[in-house]
Formats: sequence, structure tokens, C-alpha cells
Amino acid sequence: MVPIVAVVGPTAAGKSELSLELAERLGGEVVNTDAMQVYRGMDIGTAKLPVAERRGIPHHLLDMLEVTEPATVAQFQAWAREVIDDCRSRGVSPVLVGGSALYTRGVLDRFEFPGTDPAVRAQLEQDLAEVGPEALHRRLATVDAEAAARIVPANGRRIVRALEVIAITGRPFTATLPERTYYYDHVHQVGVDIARPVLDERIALRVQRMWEHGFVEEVRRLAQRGLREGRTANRALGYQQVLSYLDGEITDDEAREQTIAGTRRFARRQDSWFRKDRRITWVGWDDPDRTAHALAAVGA
RNA sequence: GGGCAGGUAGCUCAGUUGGUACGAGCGUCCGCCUGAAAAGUGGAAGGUCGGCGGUUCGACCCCGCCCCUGCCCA
Repeated sequence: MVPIVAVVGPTAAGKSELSLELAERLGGEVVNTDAMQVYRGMDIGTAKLPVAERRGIPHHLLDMLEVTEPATVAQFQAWAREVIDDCRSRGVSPVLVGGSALYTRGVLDRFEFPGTDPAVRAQLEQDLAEVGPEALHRRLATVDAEAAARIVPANGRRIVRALEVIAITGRPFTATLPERTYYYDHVHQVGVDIARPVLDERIALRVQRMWEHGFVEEVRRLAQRGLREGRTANRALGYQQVLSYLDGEITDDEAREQTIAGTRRFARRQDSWFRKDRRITWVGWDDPDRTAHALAAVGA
């Protein structure tokens, strides 16, 4: 059985580079697990590897959606599993790369997502807007005390989803993540380890470069393609800030500074999420032998 | 050289007619997270209140001197 490898870690740590090296050495193909790189046209701001830099290695699950379309974990899970199955049937190692922890887990782990219903969802969201999260939380408590106990009253988003799942399935909402159990055999996760202060510097530099490479123009272009109307894409770091700048709400400099700050915050969230997964083997971001160490972890 | 304003948490700033700093936002750290996850959300740790002296039962708040910052006048 060919191994499945996943390269994880915070943004700007150097995951892409490592994934290329691993794919080359393993004769594998790269599978994106980044929630925002699935959008067509979102290139500079998501640090999507340009085709010219992919060393001829096939990259899957990039550019799947228009910015007006919503992205969801459940849909992503289906896509990714299909790609993985296809790779394996050809004897090719899938090398997943990306910083979206939930997406990665959704693919690698046994993870089942209850359905969704646009009408139910819309109604609940309207309710949330009208009565506020506390009132909705009280409602949740009457139908599912356990879920209510696990979800804080201020988190409207989770309360809405819990109520939606209960309405659709008629069953209680599991307000807790499942065990970390792999869905596949021969899965190996490699984390890129980097100290926070170093990462902070790299993030500032990366954002600066994004601006220099025409990021604002990219967002302007996407705005014309409906980026503002989307549900998911316009929340992406950098994109939301530049949209705000284009709408005259903040200055260009503020947009850049806020993007840096937001990305640092995000990187910390990613890092703490991955750190908890004891199955990950960590390699130093600047370790000259990191590829060898990663390969050793994969057992290759 | 003189005048004015200001020096309170890592940062930006509240605050007390003198009675143990109610501090806030941001940052930091830790946690939660099942169809928006680059999103959403909870908590914690941080302060010799510029320095030294004085007045007072008691000063971050009053007085004196000094240091630093900004502005104005010369």
C-alpha cells in the first residue's frame, strides 16, 4: 500500500517546499488541503504555488471554485477522498499540504458531517440576528441540554449549526470533535516546526511581498467577479482587509498591517491545533536534513 | 533659558474630592471548535501608577526637586 503523507503546520513555515521535495522523492502527487487555495484567482493572497514552480508534479484540489461559491469541509472531504483513492489506485503517494486543520482532519480521520439545509440554516441565522446568541442558546438548551452545556452562549455560529443538525436529523448534536482515528492505513503526518518570533517575521515579509506583487490588483479583479457576494472566499485573510480598503473604510497601509496581525493570529491558532495531534512528526523548518527526517518518519 | 501638556499593564489609553489599581482595547499565553474553519468563540497571566524626598494615620492622586517626551515662547 502506498503511504499517504500530510505536511501540516502554520502558514509561512515552508510547507509547500517540503511537500515538493517529498512528492519528488516518493514519486507522489500533491493534494491541497488549504481551504482558500480551492478558489480560482486567489493566488497571491493565498501564497498558491505558481504552476512554474511545481516541478511538473501534479497538484490536486486547487482552483476548484469561483469566489462566489461557498466552500465547505464536507464537500472538500468528498473531493479529497476521491483524489486519494485515485492516486492510490495508480500506485501514487498522495502528499497532502495545507494549513487548514479541520480540512486535513476531515480527510485523514474518521469524520462524518451531518447534512445541511439552506432553508433551515437561513431561518436560524435570521433568528440569530434578531434575538441574539443568548436567546438561541436558551432554545438549544431546551432541545439538547448536553450540546448547550458544551457550547458557550456567545458563540452564535455553533449554536446555529447545532440547532440545524438537530432540526434535520432529529438527533442530538455532538458538540465535541471525534477521536483522532485515521480513516486510511499508512498515513503519516509531518509538521513543520518553527519558533513563533521567526514565524512572525516571515509573515510580515510574506505580506509585504504580496503587496509588492500586485495583491491589491488581484483583489480588485476578484471583486469584479463577485468576491463581495461570496460566503467564504471574502473572509480570507488579506482579501477581507483589501476589500475594506477598496471600499474606503481603511487605508492601504492599515489593510496591510491588519493582514499581518490577522495572519499572525491565524498562525497561532493553526499551531496550537496541530500541536495537539500526537501523531505528527515534527521537523525543523530550517533543518538542512528535514526532508530526510520527514522521509524517515514516512518510513521511506 | 521660560511656559504648557503628558509620563498608569508589552502597546494605546481610562481612572481615583488622598483610603488596598473596577480598569479597557490590542498584544501575549492557554483552551473550545463536525457542512463559513485564513471563520467563530471562552479563559488566564501581566502594573515599583517616571525617580528621589516631603506632608499625612494613609499618596498613584497634595508639595518640592530631578529625569524623560511633545508642543509653544525666547
